[in-house]
This record gives sequence, C-alpha cells and structure tokens, in this order.
Amino acid sequence: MLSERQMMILRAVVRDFTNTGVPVGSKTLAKQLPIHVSSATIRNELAALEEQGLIEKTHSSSGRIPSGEGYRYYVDHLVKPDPLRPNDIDVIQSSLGGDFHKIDEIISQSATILSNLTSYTAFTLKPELKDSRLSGFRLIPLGKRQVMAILVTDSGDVENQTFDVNEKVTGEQLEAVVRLINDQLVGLTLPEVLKKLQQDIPLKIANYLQSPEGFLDIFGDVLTRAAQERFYVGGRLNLLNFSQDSDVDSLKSLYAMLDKTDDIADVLGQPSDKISVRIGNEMTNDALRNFSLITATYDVDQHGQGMIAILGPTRMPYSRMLGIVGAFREELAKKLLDYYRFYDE
Amino acid sequence: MLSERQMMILRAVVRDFTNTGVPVGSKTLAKQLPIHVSSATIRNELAALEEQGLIEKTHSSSGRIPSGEGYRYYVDHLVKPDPLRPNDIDVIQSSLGGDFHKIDEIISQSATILSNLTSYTAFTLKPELKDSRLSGFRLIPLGKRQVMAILVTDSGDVENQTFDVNEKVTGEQLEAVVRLINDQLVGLTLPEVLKKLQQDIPLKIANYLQSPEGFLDIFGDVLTRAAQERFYVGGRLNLLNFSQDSDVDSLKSLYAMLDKTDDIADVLGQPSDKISVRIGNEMTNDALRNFSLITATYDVDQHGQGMIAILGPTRMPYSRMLGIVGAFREELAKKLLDYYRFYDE
DNA sequence: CTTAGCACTTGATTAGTTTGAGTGCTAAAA
DNA sequence: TTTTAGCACTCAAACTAATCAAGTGCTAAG
Repeated sequence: MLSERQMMILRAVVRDFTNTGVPVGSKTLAKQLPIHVSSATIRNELAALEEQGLIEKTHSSSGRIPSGEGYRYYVDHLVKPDPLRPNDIDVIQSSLGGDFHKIDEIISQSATILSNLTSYTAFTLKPELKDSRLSGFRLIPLGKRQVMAILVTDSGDVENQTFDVNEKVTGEQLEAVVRLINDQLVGLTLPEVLKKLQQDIPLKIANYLQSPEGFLDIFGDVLTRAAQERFYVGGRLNLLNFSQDSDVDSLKSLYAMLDKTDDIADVLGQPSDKISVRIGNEMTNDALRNFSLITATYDVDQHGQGMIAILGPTRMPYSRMLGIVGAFREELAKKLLDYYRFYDE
Repeated sequence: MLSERQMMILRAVVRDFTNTGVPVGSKTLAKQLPIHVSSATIRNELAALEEQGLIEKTHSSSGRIPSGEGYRYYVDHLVKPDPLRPNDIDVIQSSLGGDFHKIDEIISQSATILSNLTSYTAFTLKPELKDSRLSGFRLIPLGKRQVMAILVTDSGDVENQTFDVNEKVTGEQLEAVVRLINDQLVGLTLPEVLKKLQQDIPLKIANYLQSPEGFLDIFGDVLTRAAQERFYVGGRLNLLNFSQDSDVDSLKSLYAMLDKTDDIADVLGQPSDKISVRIGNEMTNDALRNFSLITATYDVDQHGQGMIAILGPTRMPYSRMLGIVGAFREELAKKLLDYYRFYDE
C-alpha cells in the first residue's frame, strides 16, 4: 500500500521521466513537488518505492525511472486524461469533417489522424457485427479471360479479386458455380464457410469445372482477406523515432509484424469496454518490450463495435495520450453515426 | 584516358571497396593484383586516378574509395556481370515455378524474389502496352446502398472500388451512367479519359444523377489508380540495413517516397533497352545520394514491355547485381510468355 | 519522522597518448 | 623514363587518465 505522499512522488517520477527521458533524482523532485520536504526525505521514499518494485535505477548511483509495475500503478491509479488541446480539436474536426463515400475511407483516415495527433503509430479497426455472415457472392466475366470474384458480407464488407481463367470455362459454368455457392454458403459465418469450402464443396464443384483447385484457391484467398483485412495502420514510420540506438533487427521484426494482420489482431487483443493500456513486458510479443499499447473500443449502435489503438514507447506521456484516445473514439463514433444515418434512410 | 594498368587498379579498388567497405590502400592492392609491382608504383597510379577524379580519399592519409565518376567508369567499362550462383538459380526456379492465376501475382512475387536474391529493395512493373485504353466500365449494385465500380483497360488491367450511394439513386440511373461512359469514353487512352471527365461529361451526367460530384470523384479515383498503380516493391525493410548512422530523417523521406507511386516512376525513369545503372548523385532525388539504382526492361513480345529494378547502397557489388538483374529479366519474360500462352489460346 | 552532512559510485566528458595504416616525396636503381 | 626503397608525416581510432556532476545510502542530530 502506498501513502499519499508516495503516490505523489511516483506520479512525479513518471511524469518527469516521460517528459524528459532522463532518470529523475531526489533533488529535482524536491523542487517540483508541491509539498516542502528535503531531498533526503524524498530519497527515503524513493527507496521505499524501489523496495516495492515500482521504480528502478539504471545504475547504482543514478536517478530513478519507473519500472513496468510502476507504469502499471500509474495508469491504474494516478493518471488523469488530459483535456484535448484546442489545436488537436481543430485537427480532428477538419480531417474528419469532409464528405466520405466509404466506411473504409473514414477508418483509414482515422488512423492517419490519430498518428498525427500522437506522433506514434496508430491502428484502426472498422466497426463490425461479430460473426458477420456471407451474404452474397458473384463472378463477373470481364474480358475474354478475366473474371472478378466479389464477396459481400452482411456487415457490408466487400472483398474482391480478379483472376484469369482458361478459355474453356464458359459463362454457364461460372453461373452454376455462383449458384452453388450462394445456395450452400450464404448465411454462414465466414469461418464456417472456410471450413465447408475445404470439405464438401470441392466435390460438387467438380461437376462444373474441370480443375476446381485454382478456383478454390481464389475463393479462399478472397475469403481470408475478408475475414482478416480490417486493419488500417497510420504513422508506420513513427516507429523509427524510437529505434533504440538503431537496433535494426528488432525494428525489422516490428515492421514485419505490421504487415501480418494475424499478428496485429493478436497484439490488439480482445475488445473491452474501457480504454486499456498494455505496457511493454505485459505483451507477449518480444519485439514490443519497449512499447506501450493503448486500445479503446467505440460503439456505433446497431452497426457494431470498432477499435482504435496507438503504439508508442513505454515512455509516453500517458495523460495526454489517454486524453486523445478518449476524445477521438467519441468523435469517430459520432462521425460514423452521421455517415450511417445519411446512407441508411 | 586510362592505361591498362590504371584500369586494372581502378577495377580492383572498386571490387575491394564494395566487398569490404574499407578504403583500400596501396599495399593491399599490390598484394591482390596479378602483376608484380611495388606499392610505391601503385601509389603513383592512385595519385593519377585521383587526379582524374575517379577515386578519392576520406581523409588526407587514408586509402582510396571510388568517387561517383569512378563507379560510373567502372560500370561503363570495367565490370562484367557475374554468372548466377547455382543457389540463386534454384531460388528463382522454385519461387517462379508455381501456378499463378494473375499477372499481378507473378509481378509482385518477382519483387520479393529479387529483393531476396540481392538483399536490397526491388521494384517490378508489369508489362504494358503503352497508351493503354479504357475498354470497359461497369457499376454493380451490391446491396441496398453499395455499388462497385469496375474499370478495365485493353491491356487487361482491372481497377475497382466500392462506394456507398444514397438510396435515391436507382438501378436505371446507374445503367444510364454506365451507358454514357461506355459510349463516350471507351477506346480513349486513360489520360484522355481523365481530361474529358473534367470537361463535358459532368454536364451530361447531371441529367441522370442529382449530385454527380461524389460519383465523379470515385471514377476519377479509380482511374488515377489504374493509370499509376503498376508498381510492386519488395524488401522495403532492407533499406534499414544501410541507414547511415541511423539518419532517421532521410530514412523517413525514403520510405515516404516508396509510398508515392509518382515519385517511384520519376526515379525509375524512362525504359531503355539496356540494363542501366544510376549512381547516387546522378539521380535528382536528394535522399538517394548514397544509393544506386539498377533498372532493366523485359519484353513479353506483343504484350508489351515491363521493368525491374533494384535499389541498394552505392557501394554494392555491381558485377553480382548486374548478373542477377540480367538473368532475372530473362526468367521473368519466359515465365510471362508461358503464362500468356496458356491463357491466350 | 525529518534533515543536514558526508563518503562514495558511476556515467560522461575531456585531454593526452599510442598505434597502425596509409600517404607523398625524394633519390637511387633499372 | 619508370620503378622502387626509404622516410617523414598525417590522421582516425583505440586506449588511458583525470575531472565533473548528479545522484545515492547512511549516520547522527534536530
């Protein structure tokens, strides 16, 4: 259990360190703190905090920096989200104010805004009814040998892919396949579709197509994309700013992660109602040891729930970041509601 | 004019420096060279080469490194492409051996292969009949409020985009628009289409749609994508390996460039029949000062001409890289011919 | 419980040395 | 005229003290 004063000191340590990046010593604290105590007293308290594992030294005679647990305690008990700066409000309003014709444009734009506001890397996920279902499938012949496959889900996602077919495939065959898929698969959730696609469908489809493999590849491709490709990332390059003494390898693995949607999903984790902060070692991914992740969900009424997130150095100004994320989730939800309202009625 | 011996020495300087990265001195050269002369003689020759601006010192008593002009002379007169390593041949064969259903898959895969072989960043452009023309346009209603726009060019490129429309737009209106576009624009080159789109079309389209602006935005969007989005990039992350003492800013501007297709097109420049090498300062782009770019075209008979390129440090082993690029362009052309042969007949 | 005082630790910075690879130049040899 | 041995000189890099500043823990007194 921490005393009032210890909390005050821990808060000051975190704030000072996240601002300056320099380990903070007893004298600095004595000057900053509102109460009037000597540096020796602070030293005693610091020793106590270190005892509890909340702060640590970089070397035996250095100032203190927060430990992972220290950050945890800070965000759980001590931090208060900053109100937005007027300037930030302007940025949000003007960037999100325009006219959009696609949900995805709003979401991807959001990732950019969020990364600009924070100067970190931002993620956005579009709102989603959970367990969205396949609601339609089409094959559209485009030229002598190109066909486009389009897949629509009941949550309004559209995925498509063009591929080349051997001349021998006729329009009727394509139509038969489309009918088959619409009959058998529409209404199922995407994972169910994927499963079925590997089991009974190939046999049936073989009646219409001589070599169904290629076709099934395509369909599976489109399908997995629809199931996964829901992330937008903004400010990728901002990761470079925190490249610890240019550790190229870990940077590479970070960037590799950003390109694998599975991994991102893993990292972002399950949505929870609150704004959640995960700190360095609390994440399974090793490359994220020196990073913190702030995630928040947003609700668009019956249109489901989405997610926004920012990834920055563990040493980030949490109060400001929490303020931004908190405010932005509201703005985004509002914007999306407007959007749906316009196109729905 | 260079003597035989000076050429031999310049070649050795470039080879040694590109291999080791260390400025090379007279003693080292004396040991490596096939002729038997003393280091003092070499020193005299080095002074002569420096006189001509082909090599330079990093400081007054250092060994020599090639200057921009030195590299230029080397690739123009002295280098001979290395034959491929057996291992490299395997990599190409196996990576390009599979079955593909889209040109774009082959091209994008090629960028990956090329970056793996070289451990640099690779670019690939798909073959293209110059001045490809719009050959078809469709609007496909997908749900109550979603429409997909598809655009096909006579070179087989397909671009599409989904957008949301206000309920008020009816199927007939859409069809009217499609008819209009197919009547007026099909057969024109893409730049012509873009131009016309800004002039007379808006008036006519206003007959069918109440607010044509949004729609025209979309169309223009798809169109510019079709005109531009022909590049694939492989091994982006390899740029990190050469981050000179972690100069974050120039790295950032490099990566920003990779995301702007216009810039890439600028940098790659016009196709020429030969394999071309551009060295650091020869490129207009300032961020590329320490890089070299090797570009090569490949021909797929009547299907047009494409391009491959690799971007690496000025200090790259040119003989090996030229070997790889030279061999790969052939393999790629062969593969594409096979592909077209299969789908064409 | 707080605080002044003090001895001690440590990373950073600076200046001075040494080392080694390399150069240019001169004068003799080929 | 070209080549070469020899030598003085240069410079970055690596190493060594020496000093500094910020900070700590501990003790003993308030």
